[in-house]
Amino acid sequence: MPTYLAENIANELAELDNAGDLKQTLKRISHELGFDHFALSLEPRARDDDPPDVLLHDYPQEWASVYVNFGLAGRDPVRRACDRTFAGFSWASLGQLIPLTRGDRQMLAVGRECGIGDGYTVPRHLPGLARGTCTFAVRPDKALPSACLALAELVGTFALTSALKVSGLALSPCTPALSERQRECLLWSARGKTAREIAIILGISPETVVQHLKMARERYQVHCRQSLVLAAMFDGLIGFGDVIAWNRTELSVR
Amino acid sequence: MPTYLAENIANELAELDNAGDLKQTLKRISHELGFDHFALSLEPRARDDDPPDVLLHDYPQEWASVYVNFGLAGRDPVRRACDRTFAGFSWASLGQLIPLTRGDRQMLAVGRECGIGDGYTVPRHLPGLARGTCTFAVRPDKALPSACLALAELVGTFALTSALKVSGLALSPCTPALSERQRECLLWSARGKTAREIAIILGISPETVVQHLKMARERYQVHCRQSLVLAAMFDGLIGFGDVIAWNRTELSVR
DNA sequence: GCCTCGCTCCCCACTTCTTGGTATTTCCGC
DNA sequence: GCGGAAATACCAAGAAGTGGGGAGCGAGGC
Repeated sequence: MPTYLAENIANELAELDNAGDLKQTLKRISHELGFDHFALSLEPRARDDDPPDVLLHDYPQEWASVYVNFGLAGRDPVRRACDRTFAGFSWASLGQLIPLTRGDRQMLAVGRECGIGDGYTVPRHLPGLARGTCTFAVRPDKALPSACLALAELVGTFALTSALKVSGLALSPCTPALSERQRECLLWSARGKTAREIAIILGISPETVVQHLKMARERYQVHCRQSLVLAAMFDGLIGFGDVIAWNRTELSVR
Repeated sequence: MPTYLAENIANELAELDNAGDLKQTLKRISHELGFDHFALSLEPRARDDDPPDVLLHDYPQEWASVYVNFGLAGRDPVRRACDRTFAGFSWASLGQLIPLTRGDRQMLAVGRECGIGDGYTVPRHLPGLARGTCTFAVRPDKALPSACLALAELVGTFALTSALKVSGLALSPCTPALSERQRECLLWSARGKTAREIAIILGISPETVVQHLKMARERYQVHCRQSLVLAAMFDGLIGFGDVIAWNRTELSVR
């Protein structure tokens, strides 16, 4: 049982100022807490002027290469669950956060074959800036050190903060958001309206609606509405509450 | 100096299941950590006119009414800073996160006049779902308990998690409504691919892709791809991690 | 004053999506 | 075995979206 105090961790991680030190520190602390591996990833919202990703880990080489070469990141249930919780979560309880498909279970099985058993992942999101995760994992034959998960939560939080600082992302200018009209058109589009319908709703010409959506796509550098809606939601410009059940008036009475 | 261990806090807060208990627990813990006040807010990402779903605090009545009646939330530098950091921050270091205007300083001064000195605010975002903050503050004549900030970070995190659960915003995963193939087509569609491109990727006919997407739309009872993608994301069938920057040169390891 | 930016409207060519069908094969559960 | 669901493939018509132009007007900054 580690004698760590929360404040020690915070102070140690706050002082780091380069990726190498961060990696070594994470490796050491994760082992001291009873984990076998760690992985930290920080992905800026991609743009032309984007700083590169930060990716630090000490996973088995086999798993890392499988993960990268087969593009598993694109279908990782752990990453999917990151959108649904403020605090970290253990992979064993993934099913309580998201529906698990057969492919998801298979993927976790492949991880176990590569030496990754259970894990605890700390997710963080900054709308318009970046998303990050910090994971601590154990070998398949071990259980998570359940007495250290809160500390892992702290380590993850401050490690991600440190990564944000190191990446230079913290200084990058605020998001070039959409104009009000563009956001409005986008919102109605997300609600399933066609350009013609939006035009009637907003009292403008359908061509103008198309134009607004065109400019919005340009800003986000996407080529279709699906991606546009997702990008705007990622940035916090619109939300599920704006779209799902936006017309259920009776539910909003309190 | 409190003898708190990180894990105690996590366990205590995780078990709460109603707002009243959460408020009492936060009040007690914040005092034990050396703070004078706390405030927790959880705002669903929804229409602007909706009041926050959860708002618990023990601020002086004067400050609360000023804040609400003058609509200060819209120009609060603390809220602005919440978009720039993964971890909590003390208000004294606000200037390191965002540029402080004269109005910002004035607002902090008004707070001091109402009995709110320095504070430590823990920000959290869930893309598309909600944003939350948990703040711990002291009186103007006191300094923040600097030895307890990491613990405050933890309390904030798990309190917000509890609030998310209490508010009902945390969705329990429903059964996967789509078939595996449908989900696959949908995922690629969310990534901005056309039916033809998806067909090539999956090695099937474009018409089949269209068919899968057709069935998926039918299940969700929507008439366009934007809505389909949103609905699937709302259900946790796909996630931002699957979509945003999925084509990075270096795919991140979870 | 000039310039930029947002908002508005319009055109055209082309592609893609949506909707309505039909049909075969495979696999799973009852 | 048989019903049902899933996956595969195809067709056709019409609606909608995308990408490329242009152009006028007003607000705000330098």
